[in-house]
Parts: sequence; structure tokens; C-alpha cells
Amino acid sequence: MTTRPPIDLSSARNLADAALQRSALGRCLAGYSAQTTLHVVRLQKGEHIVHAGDPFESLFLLSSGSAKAVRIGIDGREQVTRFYFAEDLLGLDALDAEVHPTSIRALEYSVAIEVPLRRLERMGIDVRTLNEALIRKLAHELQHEQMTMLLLGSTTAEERLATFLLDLGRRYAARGYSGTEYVLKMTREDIASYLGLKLETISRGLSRFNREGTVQVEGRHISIRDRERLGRAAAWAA
Amino acid sequence: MTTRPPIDLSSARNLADAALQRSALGRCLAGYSAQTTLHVVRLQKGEHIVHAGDPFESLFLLSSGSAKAVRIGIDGREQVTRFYFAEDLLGLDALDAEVHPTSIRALEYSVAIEVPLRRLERMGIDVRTLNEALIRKLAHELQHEQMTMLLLGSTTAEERLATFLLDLGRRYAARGYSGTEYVLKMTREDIASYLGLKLETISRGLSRFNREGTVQVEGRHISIRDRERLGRAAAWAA
DNA sequence: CGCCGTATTGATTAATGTCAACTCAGGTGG
DNA sequence: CCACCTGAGTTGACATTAATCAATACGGCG
Repeated sequence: MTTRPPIDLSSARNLADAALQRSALGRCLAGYSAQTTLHVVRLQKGEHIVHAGDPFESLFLLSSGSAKAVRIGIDGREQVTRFYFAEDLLGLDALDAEVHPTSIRALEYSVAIEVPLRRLERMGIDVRTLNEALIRKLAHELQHEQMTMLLLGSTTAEERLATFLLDLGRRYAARGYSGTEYVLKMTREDIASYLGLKLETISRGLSRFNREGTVQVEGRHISIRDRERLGRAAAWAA
Repeated sequence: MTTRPPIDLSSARNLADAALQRSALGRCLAGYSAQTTLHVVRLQKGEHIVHAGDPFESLFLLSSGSAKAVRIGIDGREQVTRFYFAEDLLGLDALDAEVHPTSIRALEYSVAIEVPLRRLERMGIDVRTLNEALIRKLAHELQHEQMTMLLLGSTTAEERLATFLLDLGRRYAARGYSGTEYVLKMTREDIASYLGLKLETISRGLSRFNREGTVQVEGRHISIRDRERLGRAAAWAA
């Protein structure tokens, strides 16, 4: 996996600006940075960006690093509902409520830009463009969740895993990294939780792909060797 | 199951108005009916409101009846992603794209009000309030999908079924019907698809609840006898 | 009356979960 | 520096759940 060119960490201003230029939504947000300050949040591995139950105040644009969203059922059962990477917008599911329904925590050292949505509204700033961008983001997110539901509801363990690996590759590729060679930021257990399986099943699946030569697996280093075959294993996600 | 007081079916105007008064979003929409015409769509059982792939033009507010959303994977596999009842807004997942990603079809004779969102925009009508309402709806929808993911990913067949029956009851209750006694509008197969199971499993589950006396099942007539116990079977959704 | 879509039930099989032993790497403190 | 500890991952044996296959029943409707 390639590393991003270093950016000036000493300057929150630069950091925010750089990150804001990278996505359509970011550029839309950049417009607001003239009218108010956008804070930069630095997170250590494992640290929470938002706790479930926290009052909703801001969204966060992940500038670098990665995170996982965890939803907790009434009986304490928890499930990873989403993995986030740079340029993803975090906390969207809180937009209809006063509190965050899911917890989000960093999988590694990460940097995020706070988008103080409620504060912008209170300041009477016109958030019309932002709202339109949010609608698109939300609808997109909705579609993603629906695909995940399809994945959870109608596929075998192996198909899920294959789809997951391809999806990760696609997301890395979209960010300018290699789509076939990358490092997993999450544990086997996180993956299992996300895919509605047990960690042993993930382990077995990876071992199997490795044995077959479809994917070279060395701990968390993933290298897709036979994209065609992995696509067939995923069946529906080509 | 109680029936709604009869409304004047001969007048689309009345019908639309009545439906529009029933939900917050509906009242928001009512404001637009002064500036343009809101069409009423009547659907026979099994008829499509939207086909997957149709260009996105309008949302639909279901005024009466019920519908199911079906998402089709690349390999033709399909899954019911959602059931809709009166007052639900249909087609939200198309908001970020040019085409509808899911098909929606009526489960019985149904009536919907067309919300010609794209036309409103083209006419230059100010959709700011509507946009805010949409954001809330979308976020709500997102949370619902997440709960479904949790259901699909981390529960047994029986838990899913129990949760489903309670959820249906809750939704009927929210609409002024009985929450413990209702008629299923969908087939066992639809339920199975939605819950990521096979129809035989649904059948067995219902038989089991019936045998235990938890839920009285007679074909599609459901009558929850032991809410407490069903809640325990659902475990996490009280 | 007989048919078709829907539903129930039983027998068997396949997939995944569970439990348990073991490896490995990294970090910590004596 | 090494011994220990902990968290993560792998692998195997076995148990359990739900899918599959198959037979049969029900019910509305032409």
C-alpha cells in the first residue's frame, strides 16, 4: 500500500484545506470555512469520535485514517455496520435525531474535520447547498446499506468475504491506492461482525483463498492474485 | 384489524388532501399543492409503482394499502428490502441517482400520491423545507436499514421472525390499528426474503409460535397472544 | 370440480457456529 | 535482556441451525 505524500501536520488550516479539496462535499464545506472555524480532530487508535447516545452536534469528514461504526442492540449485542476511510462523512445516521445512534471509533491514528452543522444552523448560515449534498450522501449511504442487507441476507460466508475484499479494493482504488494490494485496518473479528459471521469463519475463508492462490494473505496484508476468480466467488458483485 | 373511516374515493383532491394531513411530511407537501398538481396513483395488487432502472422523477407518498421494495443483485438474486404502509414515503433511495435502484410493487390495492420532486425543482419552486424533511426521512430510513442489518447479521431465525411480528404490530399501532391483531399483506416467501431466510423456515417458526400459544396464526391472520414471551423471543427489540 | 399459488410438515444434508488447543508478535516490567 | 503476558489469528473436532428436497394440504377461483 502506498502512502500519501506528507502534509504539514502543524497547521490545522492546511490540513483542513487539503482534505476539503478532495471531495465534492468537501469543496462545498470549504465555502463555510470563510464564515466560521472548522476544527480538526486528531484520534488515536481505538479512540471514539462519537459515542452512541452523544447529543448530535456535528458531522465529521474523515481526512485520513480509518474508522468503524458500531451499533449496539438493546441486549448489548453489537455489530459493525460500516467501515470508513478518508473522505467519508461520519455520523449521517444522526441527522434525524438528537443523539447519535451508533458509536464510531478510529481503527488507527486518524484525522477528521468537524462540520458543526447545528452551529451553522444556529448562526443562521445558509446551508441550502450543504443540505442538497447531504441528501445525495444520505441516499448513497442508504443504497450502500441495502447492498449490505442483500449481502447479509442472501449469500454464503465465502461470497460475503469475497465481496468484502473486492469492495475494500474498490474503495482504496477510488482513493488512489492500489485496489489489489492493501493492508486491513480492522481485526478478523470486526470483519466477521460486519459480515454477520464469526471470526473463525473469516479466518478459514481467508486461509482457503490463500491456499487456492486467489488471494495472498499474510496477516493483514492482502494481495488479490486472481481478481477474476474472486469475482466469481463473490458472484453478484463482479 | 380495524378499517379506516371511508373517504371520498371519487375525488383525487380530497384523497390527496386527507392523506397529506396525516404526516409531518405530508403537511409540508400540502404547501406545494397550491403551486402545482399532485397526482394520485391507483395500483392494483402486484402492480409496480416504480421499476428498478426507471429514471428518477418523483417520490410517492403511500396513502393507503401496502407495498414491498425489491432489490435485484447482478446475478438476478432478489431480496425484499422493505415493506411500506400508508404514510410511508417511497423511492428515497433514488435521491442520489438518476434511476431507481429498487423496484416497488403493491401488495394489495393501494393509492399513492406522486411527489414530482424533479419537476418542482425545474419549476424553480423553493424546496428548502422539503429538503429538510427529506434529510430527516433519509436519516430515519438509514437507521431502519441499520437495525435490519443487525437483525440479519446477528440473530437466529426465530428472533428475526419475532422481531418482525412485533415491528409490524408497532407500525400498525402507529397508524391507529391494533398492534396485536392484524392481517399479513405479504406471502411467507416475501417475509423470508426480507429476513434472509427460506419460506419453510418462516412457516415452521409461525407454527412453533402458534403451538406454544405465543401467537395465534391462521393463514395470514396474526394475533399476538403473549407479547411478553414474543418480546423475549425477539430478545433485543423488547 | 379441478387447478394453481400458497402454505405446512417431514427427512436429510450442508453450512456455519461452538469449543478448544495452539501459534505468533508485540509490549511490559522485573 | 529475557520471561511473561496479552490480543490476534489459525486450525481441528464436533454440535447446531437452517437449507434443501419432497410429499401433501389448503383455498380461492375459473
